[in-house]
Amino acid sequence: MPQSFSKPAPASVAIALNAVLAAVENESPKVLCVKSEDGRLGLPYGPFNPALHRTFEIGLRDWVEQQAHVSLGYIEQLYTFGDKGREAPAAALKGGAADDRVVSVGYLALAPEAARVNAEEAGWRDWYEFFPWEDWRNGPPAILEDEILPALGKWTSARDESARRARVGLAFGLEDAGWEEERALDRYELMYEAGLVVEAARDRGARGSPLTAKTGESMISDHRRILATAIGRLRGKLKYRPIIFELMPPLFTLLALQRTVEAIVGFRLHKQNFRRSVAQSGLVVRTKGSAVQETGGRPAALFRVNREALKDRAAKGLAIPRMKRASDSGGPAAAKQG
Amino acid sequence: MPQSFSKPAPASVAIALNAVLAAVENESPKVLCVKSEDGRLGLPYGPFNPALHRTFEIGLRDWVEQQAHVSLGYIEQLYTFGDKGREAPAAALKGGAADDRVVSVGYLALAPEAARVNAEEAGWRDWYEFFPWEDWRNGPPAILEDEILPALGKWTSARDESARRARVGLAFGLEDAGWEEERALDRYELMYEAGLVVEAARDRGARGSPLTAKTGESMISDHRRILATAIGRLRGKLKYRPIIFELMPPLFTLLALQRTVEAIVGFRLHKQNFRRSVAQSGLVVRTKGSAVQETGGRPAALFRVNREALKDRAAKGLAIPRMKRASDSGGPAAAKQG
DNA sequence: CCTATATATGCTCAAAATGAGCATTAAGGA
DNA sequence: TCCTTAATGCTCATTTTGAGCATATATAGG
Repeated sequence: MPQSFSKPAPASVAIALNAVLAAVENESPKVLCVKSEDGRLGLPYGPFNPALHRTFEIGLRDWVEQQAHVSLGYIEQLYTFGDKGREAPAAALKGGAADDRVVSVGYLALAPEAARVNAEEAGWRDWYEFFPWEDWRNGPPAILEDEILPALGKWTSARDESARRARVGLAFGLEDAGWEEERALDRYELMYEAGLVVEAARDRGARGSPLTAKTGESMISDHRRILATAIGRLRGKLKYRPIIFELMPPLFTLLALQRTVEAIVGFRLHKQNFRRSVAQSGLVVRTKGSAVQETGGRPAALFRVNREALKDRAAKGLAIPRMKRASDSGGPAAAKQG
Repeated sequence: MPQSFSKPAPASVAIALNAVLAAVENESPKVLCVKSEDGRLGLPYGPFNPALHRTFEIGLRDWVEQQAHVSLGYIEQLYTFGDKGREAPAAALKGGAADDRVVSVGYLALAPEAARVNAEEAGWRDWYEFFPWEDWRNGPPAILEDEILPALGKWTSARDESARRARVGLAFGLEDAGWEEERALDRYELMYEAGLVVEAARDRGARGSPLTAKTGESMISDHRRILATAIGRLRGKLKYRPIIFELMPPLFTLLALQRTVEAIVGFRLHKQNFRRSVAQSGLVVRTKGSAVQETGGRPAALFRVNREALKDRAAKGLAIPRMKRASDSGGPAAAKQG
């Protein structure tokens, strides 16, 4: 028989609603951050108050609007985190007893452009500032080889050797599956466990090691974890739902679309094959207009989303034809890199 | 600036942990249900008590163990539901004020076999008893054409014609994308909105219409919604992660594997192509043993999971080569049906 | 106007993955 | 031995990918 809820819980639970609002600007993926009094970064968030809000989504929209004066379009629930000890700094904000728990419900929101915000209270940050190892657009991130993998190697041999080795290999693509971009959360969690990020030290009441200074910017509470969840979810979902268009303006070139996908997934695509798959998908319609490149070159045709196709076809999302070697399809930076 | 949590929330929030424990037996997908005092069905669940449980998962395992004497293996979080008005019957269980909200965190758990349980308190039910329209293994479910689609048609023309038509078409595969098995939740939610399931009437304090009697068994609270979420998630995930093996015993024939997949996705697969994809995936290893069919026929080889591949390759899951027309690959029933 | 440079776009070709279905093999039963 | 029932093996035509060459159309500088 299900236990009833009539016994009042000995300790109370507060629910925090957290938003990862993402947009791509200048070929870089941005996330909206708010600053706390002491200048630390976090996601827009606030408590869920059932008396005020009929649903989580309504509450979330309210908070984001209040804190960043931005109204949300597409949103999707990510995950609910309830483990003890990962919400340390939030504890200070609560009025309740020490054993009160804050449960974080994370949401992903997408916007076609980075809305203007008051820089005092909020700002858009490139999400790779928080996860430098996730950006492979210009080749394997140096910090991986140089710092992270060696540190994880040490952690691996410290205990549970084989189990840890398997986890690291899977998350960081050392096995034959290679780097799987959507495992962003696995990677962050592993680094947290191994004590390679500031939050890990903080939650244990310790100071970060020299390495943690290099492993990206930290966030308050468990917000970086939520951001990692968002990145992984978005990367995975691109492959089977056409949500990339939530990040595009009404008119765009195919290269802009490609750069947006690249910004999200963190690696370069094969240009011609990408266009082929986009064309075949029917998700996009050519318009009469065209756009000229600042750097010269043939003007690109402007496209718009095919709303019909989006609705009708429950379409499959775009193919993500990964680049192997470098070639003309490489990005601007990649080309110069060689 | 993020609003602080220091103001006590005007109304309290309770968190319910709910488990969808699934197993496949006799080629039918089963879910573990518990009976409330009045005999109504529900999922194993209980309140999350932060003082007792460090994580949701620990709490969940405790509840399931207490209520059904089953210990969980593989588990995964599904979704957190917090909307008002969907947890009606649970309100009676709570001791708090009328405006207290119960937030449901749903989990999916998989087991290789349906554990023996005390029939007094719990039991395994075929999940298609709750969702008869989701089982296409023997062709399109009669209830769809006969009852559901006509009723949805009425609902569609009642208001917001075009928007509703689009939603119905998408969810029920009337557009060119066809039936997408993983949209189980969309379908249930649509039926709830249209008042075609008992829960919808119940939450509005009404009696169900004659139709709701035919649209599957109902569950307490929002449990049928959680089950729909689980079905959709599992169906989707099969395609990109090899979790199907969480439902298999240590040794199995390829046909058994196929029948298990079919039980989950709700339609028949092309036998030869299914085996080809399984063989190529390397997820499975042939053993020396073999199993004879009760009905006669060549004995099938017995396989076991290739644990190495599961770990190493972060493998892609199995291909789901859908059957179009009937042929020798059809199921036992399908064959007889013609 | 002509040339070098920078992109956008078209197209080709081979390899791999899919979708269908025929043919053969190995048991049990009449 | 012949028939029925499955398990397995294989073939063939399409599609879908992965790579990369070839053209077309701008801009910038002589």
